[in-house]
Amino acid sequence: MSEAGNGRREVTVTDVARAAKVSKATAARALGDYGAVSEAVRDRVLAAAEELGYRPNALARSMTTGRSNTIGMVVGDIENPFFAQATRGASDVAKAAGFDVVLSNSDEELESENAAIAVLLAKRVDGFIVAPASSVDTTGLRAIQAAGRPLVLFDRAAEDLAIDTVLADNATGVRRLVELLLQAGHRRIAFISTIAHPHPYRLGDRLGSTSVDDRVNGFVASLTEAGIAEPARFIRLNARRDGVGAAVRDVVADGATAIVASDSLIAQAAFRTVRELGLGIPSDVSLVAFDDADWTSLSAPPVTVMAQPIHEIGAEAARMLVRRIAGDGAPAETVVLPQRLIERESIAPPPAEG
Amino acid sequence: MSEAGNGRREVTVTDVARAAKVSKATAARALGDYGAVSEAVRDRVLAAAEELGYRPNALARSMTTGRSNTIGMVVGDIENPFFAQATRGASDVAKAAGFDVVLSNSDEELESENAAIAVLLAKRVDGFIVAPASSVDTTGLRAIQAAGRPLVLFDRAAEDLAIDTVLADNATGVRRLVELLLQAGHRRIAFISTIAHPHPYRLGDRLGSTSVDDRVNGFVASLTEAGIAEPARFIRLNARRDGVGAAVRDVVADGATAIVASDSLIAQAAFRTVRELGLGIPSDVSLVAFDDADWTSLSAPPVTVMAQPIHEIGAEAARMLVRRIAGDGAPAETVVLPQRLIERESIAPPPAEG
DNA sequence: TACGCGATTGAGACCGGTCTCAACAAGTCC
DNA sequence: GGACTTGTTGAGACCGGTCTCAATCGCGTA
Repeated sequence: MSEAGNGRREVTVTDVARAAKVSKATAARALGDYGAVSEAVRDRVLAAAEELGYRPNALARSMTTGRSNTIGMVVGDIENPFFAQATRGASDVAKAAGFDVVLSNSDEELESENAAIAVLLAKRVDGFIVAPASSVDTTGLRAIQAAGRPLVLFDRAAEDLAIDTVLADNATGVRRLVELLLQAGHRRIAFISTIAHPHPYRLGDRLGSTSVDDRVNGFVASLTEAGIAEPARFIRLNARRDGVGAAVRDVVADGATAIVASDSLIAQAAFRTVRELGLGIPSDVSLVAFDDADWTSLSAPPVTVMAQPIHEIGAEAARMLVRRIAGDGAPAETVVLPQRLIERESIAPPPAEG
Repeated sequence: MSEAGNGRREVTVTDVARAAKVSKATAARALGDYGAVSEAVRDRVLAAAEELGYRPNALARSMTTGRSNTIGMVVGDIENPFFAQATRGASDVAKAAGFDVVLSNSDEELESENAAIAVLLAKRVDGFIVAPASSVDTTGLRAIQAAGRPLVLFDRAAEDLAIDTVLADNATGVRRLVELLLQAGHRRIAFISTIAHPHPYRLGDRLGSTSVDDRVNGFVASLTEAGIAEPARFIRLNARRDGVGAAVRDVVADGATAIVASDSLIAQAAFRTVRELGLGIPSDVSLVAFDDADWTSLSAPPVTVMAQPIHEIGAEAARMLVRRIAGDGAPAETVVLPQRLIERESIAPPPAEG
């Protein structure tokens, strides 16, 4: 009761200065650990601060220094293990460099993303790490650039904009995956993604996310090189969370014998659906996916995946951002990290034609 | 090049005021949408702002209003699906109420937690949502209270402190799980947790986290009621991430026929280890766990779990916090949410004695 | 003894908003 | 017509730090 009057004003530098019998400027120097202060005065000020329970106000400091020591991160959905890991990677690097991270979920929607960016811009974060909802409509990203704040993209690039970006080598990854399927004898291979797209995929379409775009292009190229007639026949986009099942049913009914899932959440839904259909993996349908989600090694059968260095993607993005914030003015750079194939047991030759 | 000089000063209310030929106060009223401004003037100001590319400075606003519209959240590890989900739940509610969330990982370590709290306090977040690393050493939490900031705990309570808390009903949950194992005929049941503890568990020990404490107590009580002689014999704490395997080997070698895993990450490691041991689940060892992680329904066999309403835990914590920030002065409250049993196929009678 | 120099300290402006308060205009009421 | 409202606007203090600049002090040196 005595000292804890709760509606009280916070203790400020001025209060400490008065208690230590020095000027506000000197107290601030001692507390903020800048400028020159004699040992004796510093001790006196620090003691007074301790005594009064002084707690620095980072807002006020940011006001004058222009730095908030905060970075804004906008991801699709923190619940998605991909983003959770990338966030952790980024957050560790950021913390080590003295930054906190404010997190925002865009749900892969442009409006949410733009709103989040506006708020973060208002909060004067020192920089941004964004997995852009769209590689095409980049108004939000432009706003960041216009405000002169450093920005690093991850997982997807933004077309026509010079922005630092950290990507995984999806083009190579998908080819390796398809190759495996081809070698096993598959000819009717499906590709399923939840990416929003205004209509069914047509050859040459440009997709909203460069990472999916790279995968689809590599997928098509591989099939084409293998001499497969309609390489896009089993590509299904726009499968919302609960639409993956329908997409799987669809391609399987149409005769697909193998599925490439564009991420682990899709793979999970596909896995379930194939099972519900009473079909065997890999006896009836082979399944491969991106991301080494933990379930993929525990399932029966464990599934062959193209693992991405997710942690490192986030960490590298943060490293680049920190460098930019520190003033690195080098031209924008794109870092492409390799993916790694983990072969398990979800591929088998297609069933003999009935 | 023309308008985008990049080292430039930000556009301020004063600039807008000058451009709109009104006073700073009036411009601020129009831009901040408070006080009274005539329609005509408002339009003029907004137009000027648009023209100049005015972007509000939330820091400056927070300075005077004393509100940052930000809440600080400290979790063990955002990569842990439990925390990822809780964070999402909290973050959605927070956003709807106009708050951003700054995220910090404590790695379940007191020092990290306290450091994070200090930083967030300095940033003048409007409130805190914390999964405290320790229910016993609560210095960090006290600091928050001393600073007069609202605080809500989740997943674990803090002893001896009156703080709003959102918990799952672990006591009931663990009993239900043990009951299932008992009914199947198990007598040598293990409980494995990664919680830090200075020495092997002894009956009556108080654990660092109330949620684990509740589980262990319920576990012991259930076994005791069932007339089992040494109920604590197979309790293994302190199993660090990579120590779960060793703990499992240990209890299995000692004759345990069933394992209760205190969370889904532990369950995952246990599942792997039992397999590596060449043993069958559930033929040789039965396994149950807390949290309905996605892999638990995909594994072979799928595992019986006690699901927690994780999303809701986070959401409810945020709701309580928002209420407190709004000024609700009611006494601290503890909300206990029910867990839900999901029976799958990881329980069988213990193997016949060799 | 006077001068120069570095180290310390204090005064006060400043960051970009919000907020209080007074001034003023246009009605409104008696 | 005068007093009183109500609505709108401007001046300037204020939030809690940082930063610039000038003043002061101690001390080595010419």
